[in-house]
Amino acid sequence: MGRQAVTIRDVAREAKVSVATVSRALNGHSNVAEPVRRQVLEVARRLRYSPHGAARSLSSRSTQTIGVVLPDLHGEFFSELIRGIDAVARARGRRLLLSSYHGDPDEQGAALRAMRGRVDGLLVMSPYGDRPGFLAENLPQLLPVVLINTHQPEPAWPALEIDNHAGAVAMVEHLLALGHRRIAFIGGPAHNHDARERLRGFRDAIAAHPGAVGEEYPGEFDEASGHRAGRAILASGTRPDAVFAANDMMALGCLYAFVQAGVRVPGDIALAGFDDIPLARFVHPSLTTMRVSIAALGERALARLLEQIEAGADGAETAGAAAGAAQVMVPELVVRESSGREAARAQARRGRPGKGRE
Amino acid sequence: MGRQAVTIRDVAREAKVSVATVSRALNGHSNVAEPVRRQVLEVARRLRYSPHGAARSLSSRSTQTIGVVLPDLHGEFFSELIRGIDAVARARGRRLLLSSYHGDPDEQGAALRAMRGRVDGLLVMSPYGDRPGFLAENLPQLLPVVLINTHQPEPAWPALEIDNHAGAVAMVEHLLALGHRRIAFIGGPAHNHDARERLRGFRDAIAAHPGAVGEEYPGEFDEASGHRAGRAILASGTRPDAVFAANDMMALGCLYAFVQAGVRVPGDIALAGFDDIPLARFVHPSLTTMRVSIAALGERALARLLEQIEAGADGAETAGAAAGAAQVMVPELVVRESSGREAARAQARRGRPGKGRE
DNA sequence: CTGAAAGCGCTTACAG
DNA sequence: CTGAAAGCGCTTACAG
Repeated sequence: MGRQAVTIRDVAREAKVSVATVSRALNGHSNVAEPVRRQVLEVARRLRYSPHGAARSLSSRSTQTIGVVLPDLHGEFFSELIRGIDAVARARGRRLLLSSYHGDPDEQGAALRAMRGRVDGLLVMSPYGDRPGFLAENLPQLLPVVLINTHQPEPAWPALEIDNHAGAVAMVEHLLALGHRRIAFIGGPAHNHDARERLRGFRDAIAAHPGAVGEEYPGEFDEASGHRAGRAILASGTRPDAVFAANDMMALGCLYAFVQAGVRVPGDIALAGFDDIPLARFVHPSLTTMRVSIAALGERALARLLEQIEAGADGAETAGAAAGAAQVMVPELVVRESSGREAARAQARRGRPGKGRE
Repeated sequence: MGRQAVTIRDVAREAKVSVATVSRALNGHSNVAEPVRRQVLEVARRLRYSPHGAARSLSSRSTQTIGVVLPDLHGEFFSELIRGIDAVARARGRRLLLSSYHGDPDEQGAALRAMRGRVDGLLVMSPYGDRPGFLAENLPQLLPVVLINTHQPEPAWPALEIDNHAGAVAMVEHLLALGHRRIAFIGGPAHNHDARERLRGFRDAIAAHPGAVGEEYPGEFDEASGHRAGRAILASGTRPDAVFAANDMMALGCLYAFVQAGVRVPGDIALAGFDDIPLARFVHPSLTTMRVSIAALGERALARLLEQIEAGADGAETAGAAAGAAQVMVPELVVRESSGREAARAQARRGRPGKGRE
């Protein structure tokens, strides 16, 4: 005692039955006599026995664990995504094995390969979906996979993603409807798929409206780059009517720059973001943005993965069959003060947007 | 092929060596002839072989995985904590097996027991440390453990925690130094250890200063309860000079209530929070608060756990020995606008607080 | 340097 | 309903 962990053999010896019977009793199989079952459970409790996870996984070929491989584990987006995944995992009695790789493709490859024999399925978000062969080479064979916000040139795995293009178009149309004509866009990282799609939506929407004028400023999805962009916008010769930042963090950084310069939002210049992070409604003025339910994205991704896992042991085959086009989630316009007070009121009166959490 | 995963036997057969040699080659043991090693690696690569995690763990008695059991996985606090843990885990080549239990003690017990045979050590945060026997009964025996922000009546495991009491005292003293006399405190959940310690600090600091007057309002650590408390404070007969919310989220909710009521901060009433969440510096006015480096807490907790793990296989013994008093991390006062503009300037001029990220 | 064999702690047909 | 035995896929003394 004290040195060696208690195993199923200890329980069997103490309960005077075979390990097979202990296993069956503990796993709730029906073919165990009731008094025997009780005896086993009682001994297991008394010895504080817990089954050895690796041993159980190895022999049962099931881990009750879901692998989650993400670019990062912290920050608003991943936190919400994990919340959604966690909610479903808990409800379905699954554990979560998380890995992050911080932008290193090799590390992501290693993380994916390390999942073999540890999980029953994989939720993966990768910016490298575009690289030929990357996913095929790094995703464990035979393991059900659902991709999240990961662009696949040719869909080979089931996937869920946010329709960033549609969201950006909706925001530009909102700004135009408020009478703003010259609109500055603060973009995200060039290699980021969300950022690219939002940029594409911005350009398409501007191009579709004669009279609309677009300008673009670079950004990195963080406050600091939003702040820099805000200063650059103020320093530019002609001040735009509105600024559309590709995410809320940059919009906040930009707002901060405007506040520092004494420029009033939305009086002097309108402002909008993307994501609807919790802070968006707390800043002053509150921020007009596109609401993306990240948690719902996580929930649906795991739900879909569990369908595959439960559909049968024929992992890859099922996955291949279920692939097809990515399932798309469309963001919702949330009108608040920053895009133009009067118009916001007018829209609110008509009872349209922003009826959610406001 | 296609149906069966490739195992070490497939690699051995293909490379014309024994499985033992494959294992040694793949694990970088030195006792493998160079040409043989190359051949094995080449075959493994070609077959896209990855070792089976459970099998490897079972036979090597090591998982390279750290179990993390937290009340919740999302939200600012846990997100930051996980960030710190993740940073160290990545640097040291460890994976993270996460479990949340959302306030259900039975579920936490189950999560803890399920870790056996899946992890090499455990990072645990639990509000049930006070219940007699809870930790002793639920923590897997023989597994190194470090507790985070978990109160133990009699220290039995190594632990790290935030010194919330000292933080609250420091904040009250700051408010008093600014000339505020009547101070309202918005508390957190009654069963929450952090909340209780902050409340205790508030009371002690008020009691230590003749002339200071304290009032208390209930809260739940979320924006909504801060908002309610803010309204209750305005509705009360005598308006306090300052409000000290036990966390930033409530401070923001309170601020929102004040803004709605046309009450100016800090002109009409000063406001302070606790935690220094990222938004704290973006709201208007920016929020005076206590900075708690949650990420550092996570980093240090895992670093300490790894020390134990690497110290030897004698898990519980080492753990017991290393226990002693909890290692304490003291929050830092960050003075911004909300606690009183003039005073903040004055302090800034003296070059004291808030020199961090500002 | 290499291989045959035992063993990690379970689960699960297979007999009875 | 129960047990003896094989097997899950690895690692690691033990011999040589």
